[in-house]
This record gives sequence, C-alpha cells and structure tokens, in this order.
Amino acid sequence: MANALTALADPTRRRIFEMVADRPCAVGEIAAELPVTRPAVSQHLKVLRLAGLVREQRRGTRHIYRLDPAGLDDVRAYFDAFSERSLTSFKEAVEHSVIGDRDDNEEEEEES
Amino acid sequence: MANALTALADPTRRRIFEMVADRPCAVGEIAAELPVTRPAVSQHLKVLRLAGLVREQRRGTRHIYRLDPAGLDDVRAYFDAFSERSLTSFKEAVEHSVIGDRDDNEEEEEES
DNA sequence: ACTAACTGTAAGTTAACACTAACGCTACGC
DNA sequence: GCGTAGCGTTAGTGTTAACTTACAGTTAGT
Repeated sequence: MANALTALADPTRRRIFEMVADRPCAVGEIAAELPVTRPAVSQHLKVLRLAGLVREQRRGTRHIYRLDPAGLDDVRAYFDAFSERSLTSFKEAVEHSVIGDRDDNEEEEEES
Repeated sequence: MANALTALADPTRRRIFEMVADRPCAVGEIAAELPVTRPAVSQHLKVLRLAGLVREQRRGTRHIYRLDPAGLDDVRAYFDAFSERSLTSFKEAVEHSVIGDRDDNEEEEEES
C-alpha cells in the first residue's frame, strides 16, 4: 500500500491510472493521449503494476492493462481508517473541549 | 486533492501525517520521534498544510498541528469514485464476457 | 523466413526534492 | 529590558526519479 501512494503521486502516472480505471487500455493507446513517449508509459505501468494498482493481460502483441480492484481497496482502507480515527478523536476533543477555544490564523491556501 | 497525493508520497511525510492524525502534535514532538531534524518536519508540515491535509493552531510559541478532515474526505472521495466505476465496468465486463476468457501471466509482485 | 506491429528494457540526462546548517522571528518568563 | 523556547525560512547539497533515445524481444501475417 505504501508503494501505491508513491505510485499515484506522479501526475502523469495518475492520468494513466485514471485511463486504465475507466476502461482496459493497451500501452500505445495510452501513450497516444499523453504528452510522453510510449516507453515512458510502459515504465509508469510497471510501477503501477508493482504497486498492485493495475493488472496486465497479454492479447497477442498487445498488452492490455486494467484496474486491479484489490490494490484500490487497500488504498481506500488506509484512508478510511484515518476517517474513523478522526471521528473518535473529534468526539474526545469535544468532550474535553480541546478544540474550539482558540484557532485564529489563516494564510495562503489553495484548491477549494 | 492532487497535491494531497503527492504530499503523502514521501514516507517521512506520511509518518508525520499519521502521527498528527492520531493526535494533535507540536513540531518538536514530531521531530523527536523521527530520524530527521526539526526544520525538515516543519517543511513537511507546510506541504501537508498546503495540501489541505493538516491544520495549524498556534498555542503560544508552540504550533500544534491536527488532521484536517476536509482534506482527508477529498482523498477518500477520489478513490471511492474509482471503486464505483470499477464495479460498473466489472458488471459490463461480465455481461459482455470480456474478462475471464484468458488471463495467464504471473511475475514478481509484492505486498500481499 | 521475413516483415511489421507492439511492447519491455538499458543507459544517460536533467529537474525535482528531501535534507542539513545557519539565521531570523515571535511569545513567554525572569 | 534580556534570555530562552519553539518554529519558520533560506541557501546549498546530494539523491531520486521521470523522461528520451536506442536497442532487444515476442507475436501475427505473408
């Protein structure tokens, strides 16, 4: 799962993952829609595959890649655990009134 | 949300995020438990904060960081969308029997 | 067998980034 | 006031990694 997050960190690799998640794709197909060469896509797919996010299926000379639901579920479970933890810690915080008694600082931010 | 994934790619930053998610922490506390210097932790926290994953709250000279549930929810929503999509595409695949008619290749892998 | 189609791999380059050391800043205690 | 505690920031460095080019391998068609 650790590798899955590093794999999805790169924007290009994330676009590849999204394409493959939408529908099974061959390497050439993906490269045709991205501003990188085909070998680059091949390397990215290897990373995604080793991370357990993608599965390969050879059809003649074409290598078809599709989403691996298992890897995706691992990532989801990782973040779901944080959500549960944040709920309980929020409950405790309210009970002990640790939060809400002062929180005054804003600054640069981004992405809604 | 894009920045959130790149933020969580680094192992050190991920450990910091996990610590802060578990309970609110000051910068020095975090640095004490990690094999990096305090400025490094400070830089990592800035990245996490700009990614919307963490919130800052100044208590005197101490800067307390805690999880930002909103940023976490964004990440969860991102992956949840893929899960839904993979379910529908799996349904279509079964109906058209696109999968299950040949898939024979194994190789090196890792992480169960 | 030869060619074409499709892909993976190796080597090398360049930009990004995680880190440390040094410095500057703000809040609290004396 | 002065000193201390706790952080953030800057500049500089070393390493990682994403990319391209060139090459090698496998499959299908003639």
